[in-house]
Amino acid sequence: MTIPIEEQTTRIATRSVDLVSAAELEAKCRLAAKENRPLRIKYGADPSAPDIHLGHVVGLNKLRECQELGHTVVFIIGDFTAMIGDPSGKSKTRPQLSRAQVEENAKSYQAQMFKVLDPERTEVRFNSEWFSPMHFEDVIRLSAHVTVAQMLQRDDFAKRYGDNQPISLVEFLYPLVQAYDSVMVQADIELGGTDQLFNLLLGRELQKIYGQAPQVVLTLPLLEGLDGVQKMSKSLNNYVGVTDAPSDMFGKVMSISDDLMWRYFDLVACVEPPDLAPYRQQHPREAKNALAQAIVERFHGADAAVAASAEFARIFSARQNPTDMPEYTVPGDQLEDGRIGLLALLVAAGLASSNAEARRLIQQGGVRINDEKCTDPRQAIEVEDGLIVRAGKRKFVKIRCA
RNA sequence: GGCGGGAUACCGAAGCGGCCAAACGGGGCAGACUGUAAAUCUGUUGGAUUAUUCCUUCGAAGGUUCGAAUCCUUCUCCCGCCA
Repeated sequence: MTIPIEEQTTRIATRSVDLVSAAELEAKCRLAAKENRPLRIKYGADPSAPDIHLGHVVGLNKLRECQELGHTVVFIIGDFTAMIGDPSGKSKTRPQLSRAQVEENAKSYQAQMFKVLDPERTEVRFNSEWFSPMHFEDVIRLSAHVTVAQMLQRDDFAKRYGDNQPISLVEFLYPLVQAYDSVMVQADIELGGTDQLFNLLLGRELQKIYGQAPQVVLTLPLLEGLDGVQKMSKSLNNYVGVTDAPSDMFGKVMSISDDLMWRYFDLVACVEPPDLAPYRQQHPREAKNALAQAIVERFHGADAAVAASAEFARIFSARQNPTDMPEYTVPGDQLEDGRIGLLALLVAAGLASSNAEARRLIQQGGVRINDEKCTDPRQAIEVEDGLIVRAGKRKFVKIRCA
């Protein structure tokens, strides 16, 4: 730990939106250096949605950076909270999970997060460790530390309250739960998205009440998802998962708007603004290609990144068929004289969900067989091995004979 | 406990006896264009069949009517206000 304090604090604070407070951060770094111990950087994760996506990567990048400065990441998996869910059923993002599901999700979570984090400097904790043994009276005592007025300071609570939207009591408890996590792991710093600010600050309050030094709170920007407006999340289906196949990952990144790509460069690929200049000189498509390659490379390796880029160019620029596509074997009983109706084929191969949709696709000129546009929905197709059926720009199926 | 408001297709939101498979917006899908699955523009968006047509759908179940998402009854759920 020979990195100068000043450099440490600067690096930790880079890209942050809120920092409470810079002075405390410096003091903590100083103290840690003096006592020759790493700082404990807390980060919480909700195991009800086990897919880590680029939105999470923004935070993970920062954690990784802290690890490189010698600090320890305390990664908290909110298994207790996930098992309770939100009984009001209001929030789709908080389904109730069973023990087994939580464990399974937690496992996949760890596999994914260590694509970014250093396992050697990561302490994984489950909050059921301290919440499960609690009694109701403990919970009541805990909740006595916070007032309703305090809770209503939280942005979304205030808004919903003002709009006459319901707020379940359970929802009031969640910030408290998260704050108590901080107490239990004795966090020095807690990291989260800007939407977490209130919860993180509550952690400070609670730590003070429990006689601990309050954690430094650091929030990071929320990454917009593929739609370019809302934050990336699984429930909005606007995300790029770190386990997405290279070609999907590449394609999704290519689909973000030109404007948004610079944020991805900054927050996901960690290219410092001064280093962006060369990309800005490039044609936007080239810059985005570089971005997509960098991201794929990070999670799948350089070979996969190059291949994904080549494949993308092949399909969308040269408009050729992909090298690799799903296959579908037409069952014998579907055939009549070796033929099958076009509509039935599209539905059976999963390219359309109903005959009506298949018909629509054909009428709109989106269906091709071996690169030949199909215009007649009533056409019967002679099934041959290797036939390539295409619906729209990016759905392909190779037909196999039984 | 009392009073009021609401439940419409993926989401939001119109419609208040026939012209409603249901306006409009978002999202999705397709096409054109392009520099990409950017941007923009156009089309499309319950199912079965396409020529007509038929079936299911507007919280649930009944009822009135030639005819209901629209009227009545009961029920379920939600929201608010006053206690």
